[in-house]
Amino acid sequence: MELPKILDHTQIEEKWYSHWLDKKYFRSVPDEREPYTIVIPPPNVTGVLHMGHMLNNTIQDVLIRKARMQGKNACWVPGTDHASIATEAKVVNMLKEMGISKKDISREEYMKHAWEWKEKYGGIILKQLEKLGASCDWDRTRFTMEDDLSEAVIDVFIDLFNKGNIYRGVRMVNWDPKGLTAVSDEEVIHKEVNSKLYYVKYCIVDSPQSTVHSEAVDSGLSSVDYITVATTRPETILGDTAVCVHPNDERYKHLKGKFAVVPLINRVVPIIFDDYIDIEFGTGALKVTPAHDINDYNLGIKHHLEIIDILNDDGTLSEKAELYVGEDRFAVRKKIVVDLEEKGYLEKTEEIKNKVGYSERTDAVIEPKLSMQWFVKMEQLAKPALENVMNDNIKLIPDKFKNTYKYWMENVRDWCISRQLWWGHRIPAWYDGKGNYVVAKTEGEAIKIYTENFRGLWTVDSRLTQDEDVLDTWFSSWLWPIAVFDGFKYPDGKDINYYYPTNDLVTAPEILFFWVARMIIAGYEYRKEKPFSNVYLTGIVRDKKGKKMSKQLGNSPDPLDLIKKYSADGIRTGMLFSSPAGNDLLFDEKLCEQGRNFTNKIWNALRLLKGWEIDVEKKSNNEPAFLWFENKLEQLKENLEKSYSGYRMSETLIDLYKFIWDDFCSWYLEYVKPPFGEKIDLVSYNKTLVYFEELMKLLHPFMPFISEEIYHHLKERKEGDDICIAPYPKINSFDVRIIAEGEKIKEVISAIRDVRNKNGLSPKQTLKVFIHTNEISVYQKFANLIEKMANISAINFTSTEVENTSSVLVQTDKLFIETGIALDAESEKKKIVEEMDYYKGFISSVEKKLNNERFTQNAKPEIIENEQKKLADGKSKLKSLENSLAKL
RNA sequence: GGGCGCAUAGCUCAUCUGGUUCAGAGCACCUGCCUUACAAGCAGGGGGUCCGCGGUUCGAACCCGUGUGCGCCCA
Repeated sequence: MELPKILDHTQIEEKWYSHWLDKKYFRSVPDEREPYTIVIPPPNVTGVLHMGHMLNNTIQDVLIRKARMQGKNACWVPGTDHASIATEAKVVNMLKEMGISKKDISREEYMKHAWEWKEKYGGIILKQLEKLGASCDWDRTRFTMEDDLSEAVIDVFIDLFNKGNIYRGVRMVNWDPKGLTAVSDEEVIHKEVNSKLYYVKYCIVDSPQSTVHSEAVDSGLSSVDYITVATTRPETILGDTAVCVHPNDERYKHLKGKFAVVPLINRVVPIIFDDYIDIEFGTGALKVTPAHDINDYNLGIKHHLEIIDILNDDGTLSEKAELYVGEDRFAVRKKIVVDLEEKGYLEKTEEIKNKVGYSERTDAVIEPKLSMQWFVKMEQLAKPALENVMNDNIKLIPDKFKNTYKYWMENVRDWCISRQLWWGHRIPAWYDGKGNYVVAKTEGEAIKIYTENFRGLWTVDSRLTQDEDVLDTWFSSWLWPIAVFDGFKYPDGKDINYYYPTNDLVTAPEILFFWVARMIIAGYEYRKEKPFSNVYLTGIVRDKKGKKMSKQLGNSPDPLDLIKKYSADGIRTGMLFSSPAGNDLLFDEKLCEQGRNFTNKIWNALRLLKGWEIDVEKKSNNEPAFLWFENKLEQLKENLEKSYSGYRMSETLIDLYKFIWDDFCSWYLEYVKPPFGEKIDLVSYNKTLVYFEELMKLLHPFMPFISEEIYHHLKERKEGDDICIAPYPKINSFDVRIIAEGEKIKEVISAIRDVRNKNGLSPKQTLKVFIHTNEISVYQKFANLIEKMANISAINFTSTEVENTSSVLVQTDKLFIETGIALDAESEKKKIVEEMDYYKGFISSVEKKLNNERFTQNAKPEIIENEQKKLADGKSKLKSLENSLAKL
């Protein structure tokens, strides 16, 4: 059968993927083999594949495919995350298009729509992963909001509550006025923006009963004592309950015991003294708004200040503000500045740069807000998680993230886990309307507990209502490695005992704390054991300008288009070519092109092989090539293993790429390739088949499709003999001397080709070459390869200089090449003299080193030996050059 | 403001415990080739004061200090 010049990748991708599925190669059930387990970082159920997923999942697939070939029971668990906020946004949008407002429907109706949305659009991403070749056990696909996983979430909540690790409290939270929910600290992005700093005058009075004369205000406050405070948020003036200055600030010492009057609303507030104040900033006086700033809140607690919350949940001003009620905070900011100015309260305005928090999900400016929320106490829980990363029981790769991790875990703050949404796990807390509550799995249990805890309060008319809020999505994903193996439902189940702890986790450093740290915490809390042994942290995929690739920026190519264009193997290769662990990767489509070209190269190597006709009578004269190649192949395998064990995936792939392209295609195949019109001997043919097959096995984890396709073209295969489950090649010993000989022969061939090239001689013209060497036997061994590859007549050996030839040094040997072209004596001389100068310098530096007693005393013997060899070689080269010079 | 990290060829990155014959790849670039597997290719080539300065060492791209520039995290 004639093989096409270019392989149709889409066709083989579909063919092999469905074949692998049919054969259930990705299916894993516990057995006597050693398990190798990865749980996928569950993508948002709303998600579509982006470049970050491509990178991440390619790495996981490489690891899992290799483990599978190595005979381990490889299990890659896929699934999706219910992603409260993201999904809620999608569903609300969908309802809007249907003309329905969330406010107008019940929670039950809303959830029905949400589930419908999920069934219809959710999980597309998993289908997309198949296109990439991901070898997940799809029978194990999980979803964080499915029944079993939800039950685990609720049970964990109740358990932590009962242990006293979950509490309810008024806390300053990051409020997202657009999403109408609290968000965690990690979901707040601080951006530097240009702001204005407003200097506002507050009148000073002696007692809380004092009032300010309106005429004093109108006259620009010239006749009354006042204090100026600086603020970037003038609208919060309406919630001020104190003015604070530093106790050591000479400017304000006289204000002890006095009061300030809040402009516009004339609220009289105390002047307090606290060393929290930065004397240098602004005027050294701070307006204190406990309800709307975390630092102010802390000051408020310390000095027992009144807390006035002037904002509604949607960011408009509340009744408490007295003025501008119902108007948006940013509109009010503009208005109040005008009003302050008009009334003479505004002293001046300055431009400053400051950091403002934005919601990661909605991009709204975050409002610090006092709110009743649920929290997880983190300090004690975090301890084993910190310890076991620091002692490398769990390894972070690369380990530079240990520092960051340590810092975060040592300064861990309590985790706000309630979210004001409907899509998610509803908090299992029940309230009686009188300020009492209980935590329980069901209403029935809640009533039971309630009647026990609050004896006498329960009457026939009593009702308990469940908390309206749901839990933070991470509160379910932190259980993922346990939950996917039903470790909560069946703590002693077969799956959890077999697969847990898992081996490798591959994820992005951005969620090291969000997710990875919390999984570790949950692992120690609920299994007394780490959830995984290694965490491979990928980089961020950026575009060529260094911008993070994202849908919002529109700078990310569609992965499926890329697959169509460059093949799944091509993309996988492209992603991995430039992505050492933990380093960002600047994505360039050219890399995918390079990957695709590589598949083409391999395909054409196959076409070459399949085009050969075999002559069973013919004897092989390629033994030296086999010997060199076999040793080099073993060395490659060793190097690959080294790179793998250090999780240097990029390096592994590049080594393989170079080996296949250069050593196999450019050298080995050219060595054994029969001259045009001739047949190949059986030994060479079979050896080549074996090498090719082995290389495809090594390549399979990276390029599953092309390797499987080639595997089946190389030989007739029995049913069930697929590369996907073929045994991964074992490393055998090798002789570095044989490899060195082969490499030298390559150098010799290149050197002759170079002379040919520089003299403009055609590759078709056979040249005559004389060689001066101490290793005649090596040349004799490889003679026919050299003659063939460099197109020269039989090699001549010489012990003297050869007249009228171009000479070139290869290691310590000297080649004299008859070019038939007269040499330019002057330029040759110049070249030789330059080279001699270099070697003279080289020799003297080595001699200096060897003559240094401290060196010979301190350096390891093999280093000294090597220096001596360097010296001898250098001298021999210099001598050779001197001879050349003398001849000219 | 606090913490972490980075700086090597035009670009993106290697150099794994300080020691191979002037630091290696890929891309890009230059020269010559449509040579019966592959132009998605072949054969060659040029290109580096390893950010500056100081130190430790027999020996530094690598260790220490310092300066400069850049990135990330936290407040």
